[in-house]
Formats: sequence, structure tokens, C-alpha cells
Amino acid sequence: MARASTTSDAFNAVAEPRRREILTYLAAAERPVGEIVAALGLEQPSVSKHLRVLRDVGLVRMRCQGRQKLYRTNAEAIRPLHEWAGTFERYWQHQLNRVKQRAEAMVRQGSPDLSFPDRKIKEK
Amino acid sequence: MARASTTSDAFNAVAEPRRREILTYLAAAERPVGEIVAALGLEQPSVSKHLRVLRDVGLVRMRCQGRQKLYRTNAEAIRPLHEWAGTFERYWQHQLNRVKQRAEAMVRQGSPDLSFPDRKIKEK
DNA sequence: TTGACGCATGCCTATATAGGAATGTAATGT
DNA sequence: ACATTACATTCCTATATAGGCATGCGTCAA
Repeated sequence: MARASTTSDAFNAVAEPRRREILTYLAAAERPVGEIVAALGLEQPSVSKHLRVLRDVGLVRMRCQGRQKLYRTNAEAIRPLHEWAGTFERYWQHQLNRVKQRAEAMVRQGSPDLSFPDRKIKEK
Repeated sequence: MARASTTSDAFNAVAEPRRREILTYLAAAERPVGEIVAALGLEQPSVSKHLRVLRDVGLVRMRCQGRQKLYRTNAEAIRPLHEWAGTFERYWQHQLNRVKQRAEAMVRQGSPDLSFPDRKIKEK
């Protein structure tokens, strides 16, 4: 099989760096396609295609205004991603604690101090 | 061009559902490949390949123990993802507030109440 | 009606999988 | 030394892009 479609879920959709840029750009306010093109320096068809993907997975909303289409980020659709990543928060905190504790233990024990590589190590 | 490599960054690596499952499974404790295969019900070569991708982007660490290799999730590598998604938190909170406020405004104004679709709307 | 404008879509190509099957390899048991 | 165990890698195929270019389409102005 090939990779899953970019429109299969938010995870696949945001894997593309340009789409993440678009989401960031459209988070604060809705914008017409032309402004996205100008702001991010991409080709118009390319932007339209990225917006299509983002729209298919609900990451952006669109409304028509005359002949332009205004897009804006639907932040709600990014929450699942944030929450999935958040389930690992306790683990990276543990890892940080372990590093910290080992460092403190080394100081208490007077183990080889990497801050002073010149210092002679007293041998047992 | 084709899509970026799955090993280009954490975003691309976690786009694959099975890789997310593996990360979740390996978050709490290190495990040999065989256990991952048994726990997730995947083919062994498939797991090895996913682990290879995860290892290339630093999402898992590995150490050898006899003839088995123990893998564990490196939660630190998931933080960038969590933080990127977190930058949208204020926006989804705003959106929720807007929905809430509109609902309250409708109640205050006595606007057409969708809870009672039978009720006659008094015409002007 | 005729253009111009603002986007969306279609077409084509090079590239990158993900899965299945088979094989390679290092370490361990006998 | 030899079989076995535990993984990793290779080969093959079908599929899905992402980007560049050309074109289609609805809306608005003259």
C-alpha cells in the first residue's frame, strides 16, 4: 500500500509544512486566497490545492464574498492533535526529572564534574 | 514533487496511525520488538520498518540486550508537535466563547427557539 | 456582451511510501 | 558446529502525492 491520503485525517493534513503555515496564517483572521498567495509566496494553484485538503479534513472553513472566497482556520480541528501529543506530557516530564536527578546525584557524590575537565580525578 | 519523506520530521512520522499506536505502547516502558508485534497484531517486518522511521526522527530510542532490541518512546520528540498545536489553543477557546455567547443572546432576545419547532413564530 | 479578476481543477511527472514475501544477520542454546 | 531465535533489510507493487502549467468557471465592471 501507499501512504494514507492527506485528507484521511488532521495528522496527515498537517504533515505538509506549507499547510501548517497556511493554518497559522489563517488562525487570527479570515483571508481571501490572493492574500495567502502573496503572504506565503506560493503559486496560486498550489494554495488552492492545499486549502482543498485542509477543507476536506475540516481544518479550515470557507465562505464566499463576491468573487473571492474567504478562508479561516478552524482551530477546533487541531485539538485532537494537541490532545494526542498531550498524552505524552507526563513522560517527557519524567524524562526531564530523571536527567535533573542524575545531575544532582553526581554533584552530591562528587563524581567527575564535566564543568572542570582539568580537575584530577582522585582514584580510589 | 512527491510528499515529503516520513523521516523528514515528527509531523510526517506520526501521520501514520500504526506509528502513533507504537509510540503510545512504548511510552510507559521499553519493550522488545516481539512484544510490539504481539500487542499490536502487526507483521514483524512492518513493525521493524515503522520503528526505523520513528528512530530516524528521534521519536524512539533503542538499546540492545542480548539478541533482542528494546525500544522506548522518546516523549521529548513529541513536544514540538504539542507546542505547535498549542499555539491554536486561544483560537479554539475564542470559537467556543462565540458559540456560547450567541446561544445566550438568542435566549435573551427570545429568538426562534429550535427546541420547540412546533411553536408558531409571531410575524411582524 | 465582452473582458478581467479570483479561484478551482485537470493533466503530467518524479518521488515516496506501506504492506507482503523472502532473505540476511547477529546472538544464543545444544 | 548447527539449529533456533529475534530482528532488520531487500525486492516488488499499487497508490498517493506536490508542484508546474494550462485551462475551466462564476462574478463583476465597462
